[in-house]
This record gives sequence, C-alpha cells and structure tokens, in this order.
Amino acid sequence: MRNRAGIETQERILAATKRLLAERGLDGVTIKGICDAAEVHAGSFYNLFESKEQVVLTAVREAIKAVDPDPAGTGNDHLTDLVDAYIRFVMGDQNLARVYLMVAVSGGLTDPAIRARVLGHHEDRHARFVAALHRERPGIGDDQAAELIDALLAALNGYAFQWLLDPSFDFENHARRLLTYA
Amino acid sequence: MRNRAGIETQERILAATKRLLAERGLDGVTIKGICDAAEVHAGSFYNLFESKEQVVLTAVREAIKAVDPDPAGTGNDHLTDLVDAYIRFVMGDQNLARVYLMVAVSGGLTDPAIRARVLGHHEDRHARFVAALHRERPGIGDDQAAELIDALLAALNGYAFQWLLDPSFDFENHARRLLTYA
DNA sequence: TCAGAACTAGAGTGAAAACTAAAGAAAAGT
DNA sequence: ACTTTTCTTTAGTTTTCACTCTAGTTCTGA
Repeated sequence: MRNRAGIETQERILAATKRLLAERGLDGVTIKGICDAAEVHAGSFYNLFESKEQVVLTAVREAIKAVDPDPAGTGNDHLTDLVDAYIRFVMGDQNLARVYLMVAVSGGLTDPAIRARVLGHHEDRHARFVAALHRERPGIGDDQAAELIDALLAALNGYAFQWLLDPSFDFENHARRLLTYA
Repeated sequence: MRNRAGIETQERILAATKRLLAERGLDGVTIKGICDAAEVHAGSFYNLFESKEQVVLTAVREAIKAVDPDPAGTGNDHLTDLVDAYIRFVMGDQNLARVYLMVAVSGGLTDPAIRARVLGHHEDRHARFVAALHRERPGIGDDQAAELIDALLAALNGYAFQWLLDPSFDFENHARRLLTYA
C-alpha cells in the first residue's frame, strides 16, 4: 500500500516540518519551505499528505508524545525518574521541545482540537506524577499531592520556556531542585 | 495633527487587534479580520497604521506592559502584592493575558526582537520579586533568593497557562498558595 | 466660512500562499 | 515481461494576503 521510497520521503517531509516549526513557528511554516527543506516537489507532498494542516498536526502529535516516551510505564517510577525524563526531552531535542511549548501555548489557546489534546496529555502526566508522589510519601493526602504536582508541573514548564528563551539558564539544576521543595 | 475621529478609530483598531490576537493567535490575525472587527476599511487602516506588523507590535507592547502596571513602584511592595498584581493581570483581561503568553512563547522563540523584549521584561520582574523577598526574609542568601523567585515566576506562568487552557482550574488559589512553599 | 488637513470608502494590484491535474518514471507484484 | 500501483515532476489554478490609489467626505483652525 506504500512504497519504500514513499515512506522515506514522508519521513523527510516530517523532519523538515519539525525543524521549520521550531525555527520559524507555526505561522512561519509554508508548503514551499517544507518542500525546499525536504527536497521534494509540491506534487509529491500532496501525494503523501492531505494538507499542510495534516503534516503540522502530525509533527505536533509526535512532539507531545515525545514528552512522555513510555506512557504505559512500569507503574512504579520515582518522581526523579519522571523529572529526569522531562529534562531529557527538553534538552535532548530542542526543536521538539520548542514545538511542544509553542503548540501547547499558541495552539492550545486558539485551536479547540489542539487544546483538547494538550489538556488530555496534561491530565495523564499529572496522574502519573501524583501516583509517584504517593508511592514516595504514603502519608500525603490526595488533595495535597495533586496540588504539589500542579505546582511542580507548572514550574517545570515555566523553566523549560525560560531555558529555550535564554540558553544560559541552568534548566537541569533548576528542574532537579524543584524536588527538594516538595 | 490628528483628528478626534482618527484617534477613536485607531483605538477601535487596536482593541480589535488585541481581541483577534487572543482568539486566533499571531498568525491568525489578518488586515481584513482586523478591519471587519473594527468596522473600518483598509484605506482607513493604512491611514492610521503603517503596517500590520506595527499594529501587532503595539498590541504586544501594551500586553507586556500591562503585566507590571507600575514598574517604578514604591520600592517596598510585599511578595503578596506582586503576586496579586499578576493574578489581577491574568484574570482581569484574558485577552491581554493570552496575547502576553502567546507572544512570550511563540514570538520569544522565533523572533529576536520580541525575545529581547521578553527577556528584558522578565529580568526586571525577577529583580523586583527578589527585592521583595529580601525585605521579608532579610537573612536569606542572594543565590537562594534568586532561585526561589525563579521557581515562583516559572510556576506562576505555568499556572496562568493552565488556567487559560482550562477555565475550571483555580488559578487564584494556586497562585497564592505558591507563597507558602517559599 | 472657507481653505487645508485629516479621514474614509472601496476598488484594485501584485506577490505569495495552498493546492491540483496530468503525464512520465520507478517500484512491486504476478 | 507485463500490468498495476505508487511516486515524482511540471506547470498550472485559485485563493488569500498585505498593501495602494484615488476620489470624495468630514473635521478644524484662522
């Protein structure tokens, strides 16, 4: 149903889209830009993707998924593992992290479909962090745990944003230090 | 040099621009959209503004300025005052808050001019919060104060974003509660 | 009141965008 | 080898965008 060549150019187009999204933002991305970067002609693009919207959404979906690479998980991560995973995600692929933040904010605030996706993802992550916290401090109340995790996740996202703005910001240490407050 | 009518339509255009920025994001704003919303024709628009870029930048500048309505200040605010001011800003005019967050993230990550503006503004705010913290807890070290404020500001922004995504999120209480962690 | 300045309407321009159609080249299955 | 499907190219079409032009209206100060 799909040739090897087709799959390969599809991947090239997707990679180019992610790069351009990170560099130029949601509005800076054009079909021509993508095609030039991926060394593909418009006709090929439309043979593999339905629209510009579709390829952007695919890139976004992957970025969101990459925040939490193992959503099933073992069910007994520590909080430090979860924070480390986020640090790795943000520092590992800046492009993806940029796309994630931009889409979460701009898309989340303007596009209902993206908002639903972002909110759903946030809930999942929240639940997982809360479970980890309960495991580490069994005495803690449900409400208090939820609130601590709210603060932790909010601060983590805030730090990530700060670091992307200002590369001299020590994201890793700040992020780890948050655990000592909780 | 400028008629009353002109000033009035200028304000209408600016208000429409802010609203559209909040609703549709940086890329969703068009001259036609602005003109329709402001009930003005393109000719009038270009009589009052040089370009789309100019009107958007003006709206953005106002949004950033509105975060901290009294930058000079008395020099002896309490932390709670500063947090309250932020709460008022976010909850007072959702459009402005949306524009602020979107521009800080999307613009900050892609446009050097906006990035510089956002970073500068952030530094000012940081310094002001640190000064307030020092006043309240004179014994605290400079580094520790800076770090606490880093966390506080990051979490505040994270909360604001969360609330704009999900209006049922109790932004006000979460924001105030952050002070008890510090 | 009247001249000049500021404003508005509304059609129009050119560039750039997304997207399409048709025909040829490569790959895969038989 | 032959047929079918998939992929690529090329050369469009259409839409949308920011922005301009001109003629006409309203405002304002002397």
